[in-house]
Amino acid sequence: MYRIGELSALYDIKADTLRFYEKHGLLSPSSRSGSGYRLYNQDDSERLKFILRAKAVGFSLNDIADLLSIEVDKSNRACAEVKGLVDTKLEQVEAKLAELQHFATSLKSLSNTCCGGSDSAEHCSILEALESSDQHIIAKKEHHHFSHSGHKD
Amino acid sequence: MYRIGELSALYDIKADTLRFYEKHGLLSPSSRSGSGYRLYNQDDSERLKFILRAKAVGFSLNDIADLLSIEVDKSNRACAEVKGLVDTKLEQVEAKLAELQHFATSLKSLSNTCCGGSDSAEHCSILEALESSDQHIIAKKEHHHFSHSGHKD
DNA sequence: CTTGACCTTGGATTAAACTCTAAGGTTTAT
DNA sequence: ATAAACCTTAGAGTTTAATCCAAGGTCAAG
Ligand SMILES: [Zn+2]
Ligand SMILES: [Zn+2]
Ligand SMILES: [Zn+2]
Ligand SMILES: [Zn+2]
Repeated sequence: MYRIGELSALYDIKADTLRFYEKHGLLSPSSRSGSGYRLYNQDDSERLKFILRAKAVGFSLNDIADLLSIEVDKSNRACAEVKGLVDTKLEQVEAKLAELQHFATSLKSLSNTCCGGSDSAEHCSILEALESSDQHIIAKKEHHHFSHSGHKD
Repeated sequence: MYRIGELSALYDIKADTLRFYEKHGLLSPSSRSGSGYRLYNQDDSERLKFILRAKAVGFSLNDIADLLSIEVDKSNRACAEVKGLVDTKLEQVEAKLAELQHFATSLKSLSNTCCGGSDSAEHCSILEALESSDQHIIAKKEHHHFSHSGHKD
């Protein structure tokens, strides 16, 4: 049995983080001491490990809640569900990756054209590009029309 | 002269966004009507264009405030300042890119090992990897194993 | 018995960039 | 003259993942 300080030290996270995970339904200690202290057992510790590994591959805490709900009822759940979560996350990560790659490309172009000297920025090529939408330097982003069900009357 | 609705329609943003930019010191209308309506002139419109282009290359609104403070006083500022902002942002973008690439790699590995079928997830390789920290599948962030001798960028 | 380390709770704060609401004033067209 | 459309303001809500705080309870050592 671990107290909150012990478990948090074991995984190098803050005790607050464990309380936060508890508040959000990710990990509750299996028992409490007479005076109300949280007591985590080995299973709790394993569950925390699962959470931290899922975080390490890019899942949000909400995703992890979904993953855990499958994990605790594995035999009645399908591989397809698990793989679906992974593939959805992969798509999100790749979309963000594409956006950042576009940023990096534009920023590199901007950086390359500027002398970076201590002379006046009066004719700085970076500022000029931002003023005039130089198509060579600032790639335009595609319009993606995500159908996004946000109806509110 | 544009009223807020006209300018926002022109750039396909919300009127709220223009008020938000004003509150945050990025763009103030050059005048107001007798009844207090915001009136934007051509210079204001150009400034908005600058803001939107800077956003399109990955700058945050705070970065843009810095950029604008240089822009309005170009002749007394140096290229080095501008290039510094771009290079700092590029470093941030590249750091994030590296993290997301790590996520994408791990997620692809996880996805590839799972059958994705409608059979029980009892022995799902994804769940097993998350339970047991399979080093093949979940790359650790602390390890800087970038010996990916992939294609040159 | 007191000190200090540790624990409890709920709530506030952080960062980013909006988005929305409520309650009311203005303009324009019929 | 009235309704629709547009405008004003301050302020709250959204998302993510914590982190910090205050006020107070518990426990081991001296
Ligand atoms: Zn220069
Ligand atoms: Zn320059
Ligand atoms: Zn399977
Ligand atoms: Zn599977």
